[in-house]
Amino acid sequence: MVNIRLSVNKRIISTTVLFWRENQTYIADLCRSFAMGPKRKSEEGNGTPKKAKVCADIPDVTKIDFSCEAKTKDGKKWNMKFSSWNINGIRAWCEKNGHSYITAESPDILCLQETKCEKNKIPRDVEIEGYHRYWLSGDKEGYSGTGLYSKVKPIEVKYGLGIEKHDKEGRVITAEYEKFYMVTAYVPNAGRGLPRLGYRHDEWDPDFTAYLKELDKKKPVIMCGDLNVAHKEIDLANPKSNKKSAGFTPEEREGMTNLLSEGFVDSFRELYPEEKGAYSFWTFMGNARAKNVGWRLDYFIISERLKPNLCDNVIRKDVFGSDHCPITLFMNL
Amino acid sequence: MVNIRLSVNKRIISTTVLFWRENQTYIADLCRSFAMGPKRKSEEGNGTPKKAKVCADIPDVTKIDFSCEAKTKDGKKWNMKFSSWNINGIRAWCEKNGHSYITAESPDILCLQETKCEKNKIPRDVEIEGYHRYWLSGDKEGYSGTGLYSKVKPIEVKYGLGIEKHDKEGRVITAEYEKFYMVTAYVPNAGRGLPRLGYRHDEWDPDFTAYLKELDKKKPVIMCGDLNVAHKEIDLANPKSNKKSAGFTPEEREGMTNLLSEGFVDSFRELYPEEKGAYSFWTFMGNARAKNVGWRLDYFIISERLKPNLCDNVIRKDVFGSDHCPITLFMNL
DNA sequence: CGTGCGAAG
DNA sequence: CTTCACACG
Repeated sequence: MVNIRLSVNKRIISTTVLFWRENQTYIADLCRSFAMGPKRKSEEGNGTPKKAKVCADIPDVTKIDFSCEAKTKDGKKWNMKFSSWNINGIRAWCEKNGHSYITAESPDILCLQETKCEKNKIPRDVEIEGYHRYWLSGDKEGYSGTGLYSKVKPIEVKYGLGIEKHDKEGRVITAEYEKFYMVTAYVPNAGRGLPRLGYRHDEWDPDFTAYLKELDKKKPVIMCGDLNVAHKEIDLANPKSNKKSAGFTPEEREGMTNLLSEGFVDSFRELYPEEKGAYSFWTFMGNARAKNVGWRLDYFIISERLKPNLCDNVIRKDVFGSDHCPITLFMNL
Repeated sequence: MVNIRLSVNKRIISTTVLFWRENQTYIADLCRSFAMGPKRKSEEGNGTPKKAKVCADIPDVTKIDFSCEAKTKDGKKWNMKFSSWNINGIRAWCEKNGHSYITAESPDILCLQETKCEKNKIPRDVEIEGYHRYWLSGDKEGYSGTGLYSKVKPIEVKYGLGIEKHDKEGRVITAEYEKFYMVTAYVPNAGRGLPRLGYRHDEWDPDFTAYLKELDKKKPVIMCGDLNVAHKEIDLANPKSNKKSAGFTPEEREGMTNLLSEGFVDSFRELYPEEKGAYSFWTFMGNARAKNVGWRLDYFIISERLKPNLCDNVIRKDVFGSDHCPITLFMNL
């Protein structure tokens, strides 16, 4: 059995599971439909090379079981679902049908990082019915950028930290709800050769932590996103060889420890303190994802006083479309 | 019937013609072979998305009839075959198996333009047995560049015009043979908004023409390449709307007229003075090639005294792999 | 529309 | 290895 996604001239025309032997006719149809071009007659143009992309072994997101029976420690069932995903370019993600995940998972709030796209260039296909959408991009074209989908309209949405030096890269969106603040962040990567480690450790980390502390004074905080750090050795496949790599330097790990010491909880590690091999990012290089040579860089960080409301935190490692996979938090609020 | 070329992870695994109905089993095999990944076990990595590119409606170059019975005016059969092709990036061209054209056509000399590649980055796959290869690239990475394949080793190969201001972009290769000079050129494009029209008309065109005249004093010249001009209205699909477009300005057309007035012949137009719709370039935009909305930008220009040796000049419009197609000249020499 | 590049991850 | 931007065509 193998999964195939077929797109012609960048338009996905089929996603399906093929069982060999039984499906030769089906495969022929699939190929014919692609070879003849997209359905719209106007686009035909006989004789032109039509380029199709086929991806094999991509699980169909609509067939994944996203149900969850998790409860709080005192037995209350979850009533709010949050998801977070670094999508590595919303335009590429959209072409790969990444947004079909939204309907399949159907979270109350979905946070996206690395949209790499200005608001007015965001493809229309990502407008999913039933969600309000909020987008933030920075000064640099095609770099960074975050987004937030919400079933319920937030009381207020704020962009950035309110600190100029941090707010040029479209990294933080804060949405205020009745009972909590939702914050999504795409934390600055220290970079190859660690050129931005100083900025990250000395400027960003303290200011971002202070920002969350400030919010936490008013309402409990649910913060999520790509924090660009694997906190402990258990959070990446190769801790030994990565002590000087962006995402696992002592400085970055310390920043995360500091954050947690200020009254916040890493919800995944809280629930699964011993779980190994739980990663949310795999480099595209060297087939890392297939070998699960990954990093846990994506988190739901919650205010300590939300611990009694915590039901579950799941890593959706079977969802493709980016070098990160989505993560989902279940809460009773 | 449809032509399919299938490559997995950038490695072409199959090029074939599919006849619907008869070939369902074959298609199934094709898909299985791709879905299971390339043959080499070491590359496998189960569970990873494998990306395949499929191109439909690409004629198989090995099935094209390149034979030619043409003779000179006084009835002598051709004994030398020359081809020229602007390949729009030798690396992309190679991935598309563009070089299979060389074996299929088997010209004595093949000239390439727009290789867009430094000598040491040229893929090994283009090393075709039986040919000497000569490469020229300019200062700017991934820009311009020319190449020459020759079955017979030339007496001498020279690069550029010997004029510094013209020789930084890898545009001209001259190969001296016993009976003639072979010159291939990628003439500077005037550019969108015609920023380089002045350079092209006032500097390049006169110097290049003078260069050819100089060679012509010693031996007859066969010059070919992308001259980046459609000479007359008959040489492009939309002359009316392109009078101010690069490639059809009065200045560029005049440059070509000047060249021909200095004792050179446009071999194609010499043979087919009335033939319309004979183009060698089609923009990728708007399905231009399928509609034959093209330009004749590629030429074999020969010394007037070679006219008695001219057998034929054919435009290989069924050969894909670039936004230009190859052209082939048959001579009795 | 498609090439190659370079920055970034 | 993949994204996007940009230059160039």
